[in-house]
Amino acid sequence: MTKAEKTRQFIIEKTAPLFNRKGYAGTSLSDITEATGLTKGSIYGNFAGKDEVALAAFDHNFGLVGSIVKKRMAERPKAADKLKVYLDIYSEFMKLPALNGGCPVLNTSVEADDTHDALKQKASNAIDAWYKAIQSVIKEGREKKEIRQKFDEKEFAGAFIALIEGGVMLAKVTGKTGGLKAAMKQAEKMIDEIAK
Amino acid sequence: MTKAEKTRQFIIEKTAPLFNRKGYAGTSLSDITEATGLTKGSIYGNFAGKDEVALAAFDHNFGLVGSIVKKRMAERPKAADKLKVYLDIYSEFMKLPALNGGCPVLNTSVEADDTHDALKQKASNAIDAWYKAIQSVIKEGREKKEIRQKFDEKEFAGAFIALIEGGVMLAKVTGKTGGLKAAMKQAEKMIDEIAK
DNA sequence: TGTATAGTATACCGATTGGTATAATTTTGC
DNA sequence: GCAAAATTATACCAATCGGTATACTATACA
Repeated sequence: MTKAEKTRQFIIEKTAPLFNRKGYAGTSLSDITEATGLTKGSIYGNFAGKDEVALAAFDHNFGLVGSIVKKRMAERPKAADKLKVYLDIYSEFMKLPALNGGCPVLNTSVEADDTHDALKQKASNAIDAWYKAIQSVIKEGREKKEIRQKFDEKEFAGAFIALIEGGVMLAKVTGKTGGLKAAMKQAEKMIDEIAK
Repeated sequence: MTKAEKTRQFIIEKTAPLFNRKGYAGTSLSDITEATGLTKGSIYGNFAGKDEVALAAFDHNFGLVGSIVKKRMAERPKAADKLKVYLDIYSEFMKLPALNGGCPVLNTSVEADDTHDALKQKASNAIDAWYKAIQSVIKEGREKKEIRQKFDEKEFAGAFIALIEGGVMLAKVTGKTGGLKAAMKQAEKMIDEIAK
């Protein structure tokens, strides 16, 4: 790992929470230099511009959540319990550093959908990956006869993700956990319904 | 209605879609002058600053959606059908001018929660109002014996709103309606479950 | 209709925006 | 330990940011 690669990683790690909290338009280059302690020259020596930093920061944020999910899923053998990992994580998302400014998928989607194609694409891909992760758990669960055969798994994933992201939004903006908990409870009900 | 009041209204109407699409940080004063055809002097003669325009724009956007909901609800006598008004509207939210850039509640919540207290408060209040509107329909439905007694109406509202907003986010960022439809179907199921 | 006032436009302000050219400094391979 | 290359800092750029002072113009009321 060369020096520049380390610096690049350092910049990403320091700015990722920033982008997640303040958004792409709300994060300035001086925010970036301030957070890293580096100068513009150094930033631009490692990235083509603000865009590239933001894109890398999103990947970092999404990757963090993904690795936590993966790790916790591995600890649970049953498909239904694997799906409930999402509920455990997002029920207390404020406690997770990676989700401090809210869910990066939600934040990026909402900001970028009408303003920033590259970021929008990243967010869209992230959702695709999320869909696939859920469907994969369902498929495995079906093979083990833990999950019912007779329901549309794509439909399940869509409503499931919507509940989680909607719940996160409610918690962040109201400052209360009522809405999030209600959404999580509903999502849990959905899981219990597809589990035999 | 004085001239200035007309101009003020004109500015709000022209910039409200802008703020909903590009967000607070993403909308500049030149965006505002461009959209209205007016000059900065005129904007600042009617508003104290960008903040005040944004706040008024949010009220306008939220009010538009609210009035559509109210109108359509009035056409339906049954409580369950009143609740389904939200599903009808958000299922095809792209067709509604007021929801062109997505749901203003969602957009504003996600952007402002960590960056703009006044806007955050407005979004939070909007959600409060939404909660109350749902609870009011439920209460009325219960009095008419159309809605079951034995469930937590706040919990219902929280999950219901989360589903809708999550679904809108999915539709906007993926460009496909699958996720939104799945969320709406789940929300409809929720309504059917509380209706006798 | 004249005049006070309300409303709008012009021209400017300092600060900050994202970005770059170049100089100074580290790393790196030999 | 030295030279070449890679990396970081400095100093600057034009453009734009939100905002203001002031001059002009339209409106409203006597």
